[in-house]
Amino acid sequence: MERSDSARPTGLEVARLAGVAQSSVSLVFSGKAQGRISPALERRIRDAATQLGYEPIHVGRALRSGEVGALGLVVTDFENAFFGPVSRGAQEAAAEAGLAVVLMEDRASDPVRSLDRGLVDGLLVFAVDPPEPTDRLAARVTLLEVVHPAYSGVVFDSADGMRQAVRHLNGLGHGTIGYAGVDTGRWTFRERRASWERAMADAGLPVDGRVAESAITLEAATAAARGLLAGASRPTAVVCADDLVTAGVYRAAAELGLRVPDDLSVVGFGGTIVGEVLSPAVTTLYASGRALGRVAVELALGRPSAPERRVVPVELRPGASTAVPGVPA
Amino acid sequence: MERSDSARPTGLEVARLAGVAQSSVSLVFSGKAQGRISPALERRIRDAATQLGYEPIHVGRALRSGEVGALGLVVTDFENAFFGPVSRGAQEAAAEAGLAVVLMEDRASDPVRSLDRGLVDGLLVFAVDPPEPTDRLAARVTLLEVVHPAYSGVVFDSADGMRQAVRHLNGLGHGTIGYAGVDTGRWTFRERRASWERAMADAGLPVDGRVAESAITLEAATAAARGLLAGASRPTAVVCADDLVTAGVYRAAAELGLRVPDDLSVVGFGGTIVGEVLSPAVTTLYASGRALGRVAVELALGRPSAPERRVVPVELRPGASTAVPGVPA
DNA sequence: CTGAAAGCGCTTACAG
DNA sequence: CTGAAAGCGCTTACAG
Repeated sequence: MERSDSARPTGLEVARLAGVAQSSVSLVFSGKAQGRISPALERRIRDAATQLGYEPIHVGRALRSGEVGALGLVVTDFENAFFGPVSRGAQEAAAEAGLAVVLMEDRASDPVRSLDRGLVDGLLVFAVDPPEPTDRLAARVTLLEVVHPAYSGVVFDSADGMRQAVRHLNGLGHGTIGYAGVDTGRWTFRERRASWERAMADAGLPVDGRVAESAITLEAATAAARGLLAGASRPTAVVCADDLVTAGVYRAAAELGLRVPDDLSVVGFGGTIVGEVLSPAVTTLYASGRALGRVAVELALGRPSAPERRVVPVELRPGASTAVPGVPA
Repeated sequence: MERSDSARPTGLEVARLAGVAQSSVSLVFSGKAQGRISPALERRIRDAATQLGYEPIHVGRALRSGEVGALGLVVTDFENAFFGPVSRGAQEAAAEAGLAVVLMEDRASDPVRSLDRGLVDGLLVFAVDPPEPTDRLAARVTLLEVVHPAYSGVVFDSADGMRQAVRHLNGLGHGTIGYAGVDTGRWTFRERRASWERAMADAGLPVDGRVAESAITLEAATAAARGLLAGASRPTAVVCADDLVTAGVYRAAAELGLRVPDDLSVVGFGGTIVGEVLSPAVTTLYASGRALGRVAVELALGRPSAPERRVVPVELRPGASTAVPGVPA
């Protein structure tokens, strides 16, 4: 991978061709020519650059400025469907500020080391346990769907979302509402479960252990949902913490001969393509990953002196997976 | 985003603390100390570095070496489920070589410009039309699921995949087999369609316009599949070019009251989570995005003098979506 | 308005 | 086995 392509011209070569100083070339290309380089000279410089195919390389600037112009987005798992929208939102917002986003898988890379090596200027940490805080890190790490007192961060309003879900189901007449969640121990899913429990309590509904939690794979979610739905005292409705979990609930219901929504109402949480392809269309707490990613970048760019918190709202989108509970068999 | 953290020590500071030359520090950290720095000195240098929390920053090296140690993975759309596995495969292989992978969305960035600016050392172009070839680009661009004579690249063996699909369906007794594809005009999907047509011809089966193509969204795929399945001469089996398209076929079938596989057999292509959550489990031509990403990185690192081609096999994985055709109503 | 010079933090011949 | 020096391609005071 040698860069020694004879094809790559430097600012000095452009300067020579244009008959000016190298610094004048730099001024033009860093957008600081205004009032410092005459229009005629700028023209000449740009023409020379075009002729040579010059493009200032980034590392020269980076070394001088101490910034590489990139943020690292740390995720647990590239294959999680939620990562697509989050990544897109982050990239959009970063691109507007002239920054790139580098994706890092938590287990495969050492994000803090990447930061220390100056591979990125900051870290966006999505649903991953944050690193031990230091002053340096506190100014450079932004959390998504995690809360830690030392860091800025953005989270979904899952408390409000779960209230909407429980109110919706309760309004339809459901009294026994179960919960299908994720047991990885990460903040996101602890928060969603706690929010559901509070929403149930606020509605005066019993929880009674109607909770299934599992790893975040289709197989595990299906197995857990089977347990939740197989018992005699099965819930008539289930709130799910994630689209993949919803898929597991659908699958377990189908295996058990339960029809959605006739025999079982289901409310999802997420809004990724995984949830969208389910049939019947799932009534879901839509959480915009794109918004989450965008807000995180805004926080990272803002660099407040004290940690700052943002909340992205969650919205109940009616589908065909919830209905008035059927008469028990 | 000033890097002027007083916290970030330089190699010179480490050298001073250890009482050696800065170049000795460099030698130790670039792994070239062997036979050049005595073990005792190396110890002293490493101790000093640990004490200061020194980590060589990357841009210094990058400027000197002309390489940034990163490959850009260019995709059409971050939200395509296929991108997860491809990205993971690429990152794994790149990490083994000490390289990072930067993700770029084709429409949002200008990948060639990123290459020219030295933001990345090479481009992995996934299912996106390749840039106009130049000598410089030919050595630095690797194509995934696209073929162009000027570039190295890796593709799925869709010809073999489609043969397997048609043989499987024909073996079950299906004579009228339709095709649900994607009409974006990109190489990937032109190739899959052509492969299906050849496989049909080889099996002596008529095509007769039983083809539906659409944009790669659930809505569009559903609408196109509706057209394919609504007619009187509807196929008894459909081969799909993508998991999202398969989801559309399932949805259209459900709308039309066709049961899978009793009334309609379906073979998918892909193997992403989007396909996995469908019910019944889809018989699919499994194509490993992870392998595709990995092979692409290997090609990129190999830097052959002439463009090199690789093929990743596709494998028919039986599910519950294909069966002997039912008696026509 | 323009140019010569120093320096960002590394690596790499080169001299001892 | 170790160190002093040059240089990668930029940016930024500084002097004219």
